Formats: sequence, C-alpha cells, structure tokens
Amino acid sequence: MCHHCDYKSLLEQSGLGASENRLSVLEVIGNNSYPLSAGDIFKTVERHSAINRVTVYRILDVLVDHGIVDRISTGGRAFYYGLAPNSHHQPHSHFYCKHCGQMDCLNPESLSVDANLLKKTFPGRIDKVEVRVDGICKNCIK
Amino acid sequence: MCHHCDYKSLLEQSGLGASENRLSVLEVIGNNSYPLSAGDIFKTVERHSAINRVTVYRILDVLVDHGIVDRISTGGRAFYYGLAPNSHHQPHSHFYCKHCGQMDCLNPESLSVDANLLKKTFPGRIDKVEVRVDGICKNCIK
DNA sequence: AATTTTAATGCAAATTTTTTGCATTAAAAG
DNA sequence: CTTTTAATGCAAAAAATTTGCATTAAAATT
Ligand SMILES: [Mn+2]
Ligand SMILES: [Mn+2]
Ligand SMILES: [Zn+2]
Ligand SMILES: [Zn+2]
Repeated sequence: MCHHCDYKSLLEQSGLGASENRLSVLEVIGNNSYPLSAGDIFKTVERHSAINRVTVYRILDVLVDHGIVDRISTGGRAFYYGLAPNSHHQPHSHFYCKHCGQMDCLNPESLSVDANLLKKTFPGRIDKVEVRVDGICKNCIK
Repeated sequence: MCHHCDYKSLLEQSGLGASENRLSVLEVIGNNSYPLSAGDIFKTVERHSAINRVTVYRILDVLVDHGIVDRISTGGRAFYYGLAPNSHHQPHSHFYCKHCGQMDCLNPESLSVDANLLKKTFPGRIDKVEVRVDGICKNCIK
C-alpha cells in the first residue's frame, strides 16, 4: 500500500493519458503489499469495472516501458508486477514461494547486492539487477 | 564446457537411470558455456538423435528436481537451463540480453550477494537465491 | 529364460500466458 | 465540428509448458 504515490500524476509525468483502466491497474498494483500476476490484476480490476484481459496486458507493457511498474520474474512461468523503485520505494528483492506462488517483498537491508564492479567492467548496457529468493513460505511449510 | 563432470555418474549418483536421452540433454547443457532454453536444447539434441520435445521437458524437470541442473529465469517467458553449482562450478549470476535473448554466465567475483542475514531471519525455507542482470549485450548494443 | 514390474518415451491434446491484427470507441487537437 | 490520435475490445494466434494415455525399454523376480 502506497500512501505517497499519486498515480494520476505518475502517469501524466510520463506523458501517458490517465485513463480509467490505467488508473485501475496502477492502483491495484500500488495498493498491494506484494507483486501480482497479470491474471491477478485482471481479476481484481474486473470486480469493479469492465475491462478486457488484453487491455491489462497492454497497460502493463506501457507501465513497464515507462518505468512506473517493474516486471518481476518468478520461479513459475508468469511474470508478477510491482511498483518500480522511486523516491518512496527503494529497490528491494523478492521471495517466491514455489508451493503457493505468492511473492513477498523483502526488506532491503536483509539482502545486500554489490554490482559496482560489474557495472564498471561489463561490456554492455545494464538496466536492472533482479534478485529473487525461491523457497517455501512460512504458511506452506507447515 | 565442462571437462570435469562425468555426466553418467552425475545421473547415477542421483539414482537416475543414465538413458541415452538423459545423457544427451545433460551433455548439451554441460558442454555449452551459457544457459540454454528447452527449445534450444531440444533442437540441439534432435540434430543427432531422434527425441520428442516432451521428453526434453520431462528430462529437464527430473534433472532440476535432483539438483543436477539449474532452472534459470530470464527477462523473457522461457526458462533457461545450466549446470547446477557443484564442486567444479561455483554459484554465479547471469546476464540476460533483452534484445537477442542470449544469456551469459557472470564471473562470480564481479557481483557479490550477501544473504546471510536473510537466511537467519526469514520465516520460511530458502532454496535458492537467483541474481539476474538484464540489459543489452555488447553485440546488440551497436 | 520367461514373466512381472517399473521406468522412460512418444504422441496427441490441453493449458497457461502472452501477443497480434483489426475493428470500434473515446479523447485530444485543430 | 471535423480530423487525428490514443485507448480499448474481441477473436485468433503464438509460445512455452503440462497432462493423459498408450507403447516400448529396462530392471527385477520367479
Ligand atoms: Mn516489492
Ligand atoms: Mn551459468
Ligand atoms: Zn507459500
Ligand atoms: Zn544481445
């Protein structure tokens, strides 16, 4: 849940029209405390307003392209989506439970990554360093 | 390319029958210097011996389940497969080029991850910490 | 060696997730 | 008000993976 982000201006600052659908998708993502799959997002938006599944995919693409939302890989075969790091959200890694498929955001302090050396020596463009922890969550472990 | 691994005994040590197909799949993965997709592996094995695509998927599953092979997520929608860390291969992270889809293995020293604090405090089971760097490779950047 | 049991494979079809093409509607610009 | 552009919907396709079931090969028993 983000109380700091103004979704409408997040869109407008990127030159994107703040359509009803885009706002709904972004709110679902931003109001959730962990990343969601496109299917989850579709089902949630759909409960309140009519929307097509393809529209959700297209909105997710445009939000990812504009750096508003992060596309996060899982140990499964669907991507999950969460707010991209910004002034209110520092970068952090995620935990993926391979039993129930739930993702959790991990405390940035609990896991540290140092990519400085790589960034200096890598002969290509680096856009993102994604860290994902896979295992079984505390609910499923019982 | 791994000159140290004896694929046949890797299989047998895990209690897996060393069938022709399993050996072929494991050799293709082990002899390659970067991770490959199931489709790549299928096409490569197929050139020398007849094999069904589904068999490749099933062999990959069994190799991953037994910790012989690592299933590696990409920024795209297919998994890639590489030899799992063992006495001859230390754990390392990977680079994924979102233009050509090629993965590279990164030097373990170029990127350091410290998951000790997480492992102490996380209320679940941690099986794997995957680090993936996304961007554009030196060939595609031109 | 013949028989029974288990493991591995093939093939067809289904599933899941994502993408594309094209028509329609809504919004913005002129 | 008209023209242009952006957003959406719907149907279909594509890509990756999974499932069910039959067949074959290998291993274990008798
Ligand atoms: Mn998060
Ligand atoms: Mn590797
Ligand atoms: Zn779980
Ligand atoms: Zn490339």
